[in-house]
Amino acid sequence: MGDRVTLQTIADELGVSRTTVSNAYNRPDALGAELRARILAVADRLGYRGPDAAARGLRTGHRGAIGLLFTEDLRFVFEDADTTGFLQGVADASVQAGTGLMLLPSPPDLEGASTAVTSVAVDGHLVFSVAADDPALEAIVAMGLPLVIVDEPDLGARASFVHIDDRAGAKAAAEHLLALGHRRLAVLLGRTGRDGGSGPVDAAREAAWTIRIATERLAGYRDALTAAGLDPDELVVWEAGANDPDRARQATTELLAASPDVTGLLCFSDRVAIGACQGARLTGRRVPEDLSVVGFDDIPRAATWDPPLTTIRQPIVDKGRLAARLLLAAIDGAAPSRVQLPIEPIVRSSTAPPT
Amino acid sequence: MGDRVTLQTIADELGVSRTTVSNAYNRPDALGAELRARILAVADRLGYRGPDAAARGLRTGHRGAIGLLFTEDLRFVFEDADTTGFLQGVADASVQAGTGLMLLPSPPDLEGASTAVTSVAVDGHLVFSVAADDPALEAIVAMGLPLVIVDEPDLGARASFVHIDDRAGAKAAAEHLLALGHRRLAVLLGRTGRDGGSGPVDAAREAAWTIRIATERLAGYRDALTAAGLDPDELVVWEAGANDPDRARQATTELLAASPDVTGLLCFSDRVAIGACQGARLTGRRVPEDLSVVGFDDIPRAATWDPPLTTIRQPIVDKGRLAARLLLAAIDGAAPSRVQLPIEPIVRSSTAPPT
DNA sequence: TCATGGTACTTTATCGATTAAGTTCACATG
DNA sequence: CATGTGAACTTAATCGATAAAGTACCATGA
Repeated sequence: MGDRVTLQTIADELGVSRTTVSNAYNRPDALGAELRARILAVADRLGYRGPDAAARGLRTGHRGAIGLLFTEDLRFVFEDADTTGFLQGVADASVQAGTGLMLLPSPPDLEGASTAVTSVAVDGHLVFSVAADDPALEAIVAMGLPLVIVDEPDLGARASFVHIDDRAGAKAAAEHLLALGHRRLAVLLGRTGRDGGSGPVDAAREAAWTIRIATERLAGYRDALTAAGLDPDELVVWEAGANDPDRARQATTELLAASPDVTGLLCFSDRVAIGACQGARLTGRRVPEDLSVVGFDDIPRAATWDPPLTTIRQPIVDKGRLAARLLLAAIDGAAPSRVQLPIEPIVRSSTAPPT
Repeated sequence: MGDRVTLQTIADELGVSRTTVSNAYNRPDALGAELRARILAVADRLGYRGPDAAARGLRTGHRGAIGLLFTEDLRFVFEDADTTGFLQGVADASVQAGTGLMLLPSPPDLEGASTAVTSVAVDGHLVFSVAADDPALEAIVAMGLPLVIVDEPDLGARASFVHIDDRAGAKAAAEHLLALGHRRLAVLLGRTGRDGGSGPVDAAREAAWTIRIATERLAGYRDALTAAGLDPDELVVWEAGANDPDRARQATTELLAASPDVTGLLCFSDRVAIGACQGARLTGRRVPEDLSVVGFDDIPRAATWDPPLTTIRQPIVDKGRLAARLLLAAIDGAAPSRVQLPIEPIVRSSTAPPT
């Protein structure tokens, strides 16, 4: 009596088979119109809620959703213009495919993390820029579902991989400053590992980084110095500890105090660059007159920031859309693939020749 | 041989029962440490992917995720500061609870909509400001899972309900303009139904609205006029057709052309207000000197917009957090409840006495 | 010596549906 | 008239796991 209404309940009530009731929902052509109407009527009368998604998913093998794992705590995902741009692209592809988008909660602790990530039913996973040693990522890889990784980490042939040429992008950024005549450059990174340390970077710390694109971009900045005949070791390297304007502001004041002769600052992202501009002002410097600042990403705010940021654009919405499409294809049986998206230097007003 | 590895495969291999293997994953204390280690080793060797989420969900009745349905096409959800603020709150609560967040794709068409929404396994649904006649909403209501509705629509006792006092908020906005001395006011609404019409609003159109808060806020604006001894029918009412700056800009130019003597504009949202400011400028008006503009919501951009917007703040992050908590409580068996969140008028520089 | 209780497993019974392979029967065809 | 065919259902076999109850064995204490 208090029992849940299932297909069987309805079948019994009408004296038909459970399969027929199932067909009334899923294959209307497989039964007579009159019987179907009667089934639906009885279902309604009995308060049937429709075929159970978990049961159907178990039987058919399709869960109708893709999982998304982010670096950042889910709570901060929606603050970051870069991430929301990515999500826009993913949502676009997923709406077209009619599939749900499961945002996976980030690890409060190791144990809990894998629990949440593994206990949710999805057809595949999209991983956006997650540190290689993230426990949630390991849990996902262990699940063996179709997997698309964006930016980070590069798992080789085990997953599809969507990325940009970070090294070339960084090189272009540094070349821009060098072409303007800057000689004393600094780099301000955001997050370089799961636990972001902050402060000046030495070789030992650099070796411990688990964020691939931090290493790549730093290499790119150095490439530009080398190509210009300068000593790449002269580059001042700092990390803010997070891809966050507040942390970047703080780090910038420290950086400029430690290396007051720096005239050009290469930032890991536009969010970092925004913080850097604020930090520079706190030390009494004007941007770009006293300090040129270059960002990365070209988030919407970059164009409207004061001053508008010189940056390296990457097609973040396309990145999301493409990643989702690759995942949906992989779920349909396609083989993993690797795609590199184009970048484009955007020169605005946060850079100028040194004075 | 190509068969999938399940608990049974491992159980057979070791000559133990399936339950014991299950316990190795879910109740480590229920078996000996040595046997558990052997089970895990065999599982690893055989390439077992861990307990299947759909099967576990079916058996336990817990799906480990909550579904989110939005008004807007999922593609635009991440553009809207109001929605992302809400998502921040939801994510906060959901990370704490360790549950997945399933973003539900919006209806491309009626048939497809319900399919996607109903074929995904969740423990309950969160509905954010969806028109009462939305087919996806109807499908969700029919599923009979725990349900929390935010803003729209009010389903009475069938679901928990989180909202603000829209009418009082609107009244406060209008009172502010009246107190400044404005007498000729206009209202610019965003979306008033599933298919947003745009243009001047008459009684017939108003009667067809399916967005509760449009009706509520308009009533609030009129309340203020009435309370000030003015004729509420003198209020010029337009709708932009969407909660979107571009549409609002266009509508504002038309509104000001049709009613050039308007000195105060009450906007449905800050996004509409931002578009309205742009539209006013297009007609050669300055804000606030020639036209005072009031928004609603107090999104982050409201404070940094030029001019900073006078608006009615609502605690959007709290709204998301509270809604998610109510849903999680309902999933745990709590009864539906209704909560009204506080609002607060914020006076900035987009309003001034008429000149 | 024997009841008592805990540990470490096993047995049995589902969770709610879908799919592939029948079965039945009416009806058209050569 | 025997046969073939399609429509409309039914039967049987899973999908992969968990929960509750049951069994066997060993140690303990009176």
